[in-house]
Amino acid sequence: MSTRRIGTETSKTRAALLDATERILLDEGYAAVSSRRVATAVGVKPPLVHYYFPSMDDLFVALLRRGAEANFERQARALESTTPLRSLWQLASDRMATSLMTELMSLGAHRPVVRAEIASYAERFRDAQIAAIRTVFDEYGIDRRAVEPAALMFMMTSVSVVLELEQSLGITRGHRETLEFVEQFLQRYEGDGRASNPRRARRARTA
Amino acid sequence: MSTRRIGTETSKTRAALLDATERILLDEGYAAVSSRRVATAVGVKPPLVHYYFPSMDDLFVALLRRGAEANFERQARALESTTPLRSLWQLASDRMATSLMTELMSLGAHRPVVRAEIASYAERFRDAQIAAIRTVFDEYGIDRRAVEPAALMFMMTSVSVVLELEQSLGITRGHRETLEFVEQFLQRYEGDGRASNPRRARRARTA
DNA sequence: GTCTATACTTCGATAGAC
DNA sequence: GTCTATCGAAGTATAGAC
Repeated sequence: MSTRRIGTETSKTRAALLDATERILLDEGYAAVSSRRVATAVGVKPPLVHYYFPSMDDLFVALLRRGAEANFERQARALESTTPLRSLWQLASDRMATSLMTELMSLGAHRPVVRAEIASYAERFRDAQIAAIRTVFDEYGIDRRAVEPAALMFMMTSVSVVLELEQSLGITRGHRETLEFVEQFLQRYEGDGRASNPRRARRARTA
Repeated sequence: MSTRRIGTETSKTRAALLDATERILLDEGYAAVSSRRVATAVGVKPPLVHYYFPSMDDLFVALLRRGAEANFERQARALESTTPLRSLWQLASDRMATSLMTELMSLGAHRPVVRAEIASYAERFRDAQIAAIRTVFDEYGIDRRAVEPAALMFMMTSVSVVLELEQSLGITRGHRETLEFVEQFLQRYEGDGRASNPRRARRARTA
């Protein structure tokens, strides 16, 4: 065991290191993230990275926590909107967030520490989603025997994520038809997304 | 430019190198695939890897081609079965194939040569799927205005892939409900998968 | 046609000075 | 809070021997 010191969580350098890590992760993938690479991007010496993040796992976990915190806020706002299904769909269609999550998942597949962290956040996210959508189902009069709220949420986010992922790789076959189908579904329950949603607005008024 | 020689495609060593690459890719991720690592696994010296595959890109592309060839066969058989939707669902639910594809996609996200190869194969796969499923739609009497064959295929494979990916990470929320929904759908059109499918069997007889 | 020796670069991590 | 110095291991790739 060692008695090495660790930098404070409020350090500006620490935040810059996390920013740089995120950028490299997005631009070149997790394999390109190294203490040397991150240090150079920020303009500090490599050992300083290990001062704030003793191991590379610590660096990735810290990045994941910061991102999850921010995303949790965004999702909460989306779920409160008058068109929650559409808002969630748009949220899941965010290219940058999806890429980042994909990279972290690839990384987590072979780093137990990162994997545990991802799993924990993913479950927490989905719980919030499902709870909110359960209410929406009642408002929209969707029959749960036809499709469970949890199933709808899972399928919507899966489809959205894969659309983004494939598009970033230059794969587009079937995308147009899928987008049309989803749009048809969203329109049926929440209108075109420009005007406020009558179903939910109504409930909001009476609530 | 160099005049370096390249090993033959029929070499046994070459095949062993590809096998080792695949195993490392699955076990430890693309970042763990290095010429040294692959060479050690096969019991040869690192530079031999570069004799067969001048660059690491060449190694990955060769692996992708070999796998795609094998998978194309599997898909063709699945599409010919009496329960094509169920067969495709099972094919897309193959854990190992999904993991391998996921790793190669992560890799391709930052390696243009690999990305181009993946995109080309993905489009080819999906074209075959869509063409086959178009016929199935007519047989099953599914209204194309409700959902396009291409959209159904895309959503089915997306959901299946994400289910596998998440499960491998230890995320399970919403999986049960989603599986139930899909099973309900498959059962509606193709029965329980044990008996032969009456709809398709009928057509096969009259065709 | 097959493999080895070797050059050069970059990696994660630590001890300890400033 | 930051940096110098440094270790041992691992990375890609080339030239050339067998």
